[in-house]
Amino acid sequence: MATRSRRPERRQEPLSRERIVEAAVELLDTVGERGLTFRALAQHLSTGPGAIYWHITGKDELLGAATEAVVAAAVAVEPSGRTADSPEDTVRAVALGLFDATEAHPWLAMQLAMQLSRTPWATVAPRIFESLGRQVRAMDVPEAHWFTATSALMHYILGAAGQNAANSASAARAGLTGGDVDRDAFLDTVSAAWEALDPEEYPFIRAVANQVRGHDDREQFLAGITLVLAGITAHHRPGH
Amino acid sequence: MATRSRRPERRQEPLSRERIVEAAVELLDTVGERGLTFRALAQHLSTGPGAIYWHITGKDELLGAATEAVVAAAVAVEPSGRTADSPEDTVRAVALGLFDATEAHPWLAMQLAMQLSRTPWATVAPRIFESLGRQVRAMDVPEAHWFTATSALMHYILGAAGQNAANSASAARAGLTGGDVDRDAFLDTVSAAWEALDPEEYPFIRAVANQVRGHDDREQFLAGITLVLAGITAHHRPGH
DNA sequence: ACCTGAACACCGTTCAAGT
DNA sequence: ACCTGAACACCGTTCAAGT
Repeated sequence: MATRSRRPERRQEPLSRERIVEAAVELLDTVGERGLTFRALAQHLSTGPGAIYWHITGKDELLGAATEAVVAAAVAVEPSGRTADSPEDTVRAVALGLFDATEAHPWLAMQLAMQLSRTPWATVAPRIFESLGRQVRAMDVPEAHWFTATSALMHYILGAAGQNAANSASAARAGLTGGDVDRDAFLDTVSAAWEALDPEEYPFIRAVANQVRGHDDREQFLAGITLVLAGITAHHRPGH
Repeated sequence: MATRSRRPERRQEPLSRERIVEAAVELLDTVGERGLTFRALAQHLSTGPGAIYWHITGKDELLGAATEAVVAAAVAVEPSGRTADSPEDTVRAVALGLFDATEAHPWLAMQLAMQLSRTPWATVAPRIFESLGRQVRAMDVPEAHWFTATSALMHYILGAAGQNAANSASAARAGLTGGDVDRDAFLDTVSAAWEALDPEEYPFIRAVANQVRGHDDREQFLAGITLVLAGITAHHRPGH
């Protein structure tokens, strides 16, 4: 007799939206987007698939709630209390929070793209935008540039986070568990793939292929943030 | 007797990968990702669902090929011949090509995120990276900064394009057909939604909400590109 | 070599029926 | 009020059979 569920667990406190979302995040992290089904989720919660619909309207809301939960946790680096750090450093902290979240939850980036196209700016985008915008305001940026500067930061972060999630997912699929050695091996693979591209068609990529090997993702990401911050600062110097 | 298909069309030249991908893009554009099914695609091509599998291994490859086709067309602004324009202007052209592509194909941004996480850097990312990298090289950037600068540009573009695709999709779903008047109406909706946010929790967003109304998406996008380009330039001045 | 279409193993979602 | 689980209308994919 095979065990039916690897999660017997005592009884079960009554189902709740919170518990369902929590279980959904867990499933997304462990078995991926394709593994998150209402049947699997129900089994995980020791209930039937129909029960979930009492608390959640459908799969769209479920994915949205999972995304929001993870983003909210990632962005909560600024506890609305003491703001001893410089705005630039706080931007870096928020950015890194999201970056690391996409590494821990490789499904996040795609869900962000998907989420944004469902309910516009619904709940997750304003969170990020507000958090970054406060720091922009705290810098020397004139009000007319607030929107552009904050948008640029957010777009860079979302793009980079998406890219990182992609890489993490690829590495995970290649069976690399995430240790530094494995990560290096993965980057070697990428670098080798780049060097294998047609030199006629991709001369630039081949020229920088060796720069990929051994570089640190987070460091690279922060270098980009610094670059965008430099652009924000440079933009309203005398002459602009 | 109802007509069975709204696409009788003479006979049909024999099926081909190219024709299938073309039809897939058409379906994605008209009925969205959820509307692209093998059965619908087969009907569109006056054949059976099984026939498609002779030319394409499965849905993943189908979506990947559709994405690549659209990206390749969008990035092909630099005909490898005369390069009279400045590198900065070429960056703007490539960036705008992708931006407009996400407007014409709202499913593109999500597919980009998805695609990148399947086969790493497979076919679409190198195309974009190469195209931008050539321009970075043509600017005054020292070789050590090529990778960072090109990455920053690409990440900003992907993030902004994703955001734009999201907005386009939302506007389309709201029944706005894309004319300027409708677009303005949509932005009014966004602006109003922002102003309705809790002022305690979102003070910054409320402060910039009025800046959204009447702003031009493409102009805003290009302002971000200019900002990133300024960051790239500023970054290797004396003192850095 | 290329196409057909029934069949299989799933999905998300609904809903009468239970407690 | 909350949960159950069978049932419905789909999917992607396979594969024997055709041409």
